[in-house]
Amino acid sequence: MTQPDSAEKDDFDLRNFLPFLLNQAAEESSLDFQKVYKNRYGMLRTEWRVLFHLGNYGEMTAKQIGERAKMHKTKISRAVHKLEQRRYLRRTRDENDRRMERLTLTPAGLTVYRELRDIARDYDARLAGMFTTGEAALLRMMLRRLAGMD
Amino acid sequence: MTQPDSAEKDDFDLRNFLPFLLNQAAEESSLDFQKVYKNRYGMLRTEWRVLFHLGNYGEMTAKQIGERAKMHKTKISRAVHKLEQRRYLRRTRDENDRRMERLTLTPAGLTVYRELRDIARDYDARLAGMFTTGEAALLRMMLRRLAGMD
DNA sequence: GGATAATAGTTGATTTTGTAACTAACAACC
DNA sequence: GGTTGTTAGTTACAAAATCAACTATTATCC
Repeated sequence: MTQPDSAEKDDFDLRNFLPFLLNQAAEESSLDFQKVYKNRYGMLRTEWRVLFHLGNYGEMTAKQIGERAKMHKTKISRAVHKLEQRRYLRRTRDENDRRMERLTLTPAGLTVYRELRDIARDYDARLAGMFTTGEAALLRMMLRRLAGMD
Repeated sequence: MTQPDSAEKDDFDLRNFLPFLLNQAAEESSLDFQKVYKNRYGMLRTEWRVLFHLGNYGEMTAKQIGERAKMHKTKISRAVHKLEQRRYLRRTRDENDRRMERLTLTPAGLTVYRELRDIARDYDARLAGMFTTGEAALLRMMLRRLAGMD
């Protein structure tokens, strides 16, 4: 690995480029948790996201989940289908606007959610434990801002 | 959206779950930059990553890129192939160990790299501009730690 | 109230990724 | 020096994500 012969000075450092850095951190930090929902429950990332939205916020429509999770509607459609097949959620058409359906977790889905949630909570604590309390809080704040979640 | 009827208190907040938050921030923060390399150069994420590694560090092997970028070797193999087709890089077999090949950018590849790098630099500055200088530095430090890049 | 547009969600075709098996070259060990 | 194991990289097949077109329902507007 030699430096490229560049006329101007190349002070760019890929390892500090925020989009790259964020991606690396995101991937690394979800690896172990991914193993749990994948190996233990046979779920995809899209599926635990939908499960967690319903578990955490209660009844929602596919549209609402898409907005909060920034997920495309086809992903959600398929994830909802899978979770329905596994009897983790129920859909009931909204009688006021029959285009949309209200999604809720079944007792079985709620049980799985609670188990995963507890694991998630511990996992999050382990990650946050790499920093001081103040740093971790600042990190979350900055990430929320970057994600446009303010 | 009503709260789920949960026996125990559910103090878990998905919006603060670090793996989720990191993913959201990573996706949002790479959106605009993605548009550039996608629309203007018809590149995929895997391809700009390989391009940037070669541009930023100089000659590397596929293996080395995989280690630094945490990308699977099949992804790299395909990205290298695409970049080679577009005459952005050249591969030369290492005569000391003929299993591996040394990858370098062509002048054309270097030109594209420099253009994208300048855009990346501006883009990074814009993102970092959402925070104080100290905060941004702390953010990068924390992300590097989370990514296991220490 | 009938035509046109917009919205929620689904489905099918294409593209991209992930998994496993493979080739070619080298290393280690006896 | 030949067998066994390891490594760099590719390829084939399966799984998943993306994109575009579609249905059904509601809103708009003349």
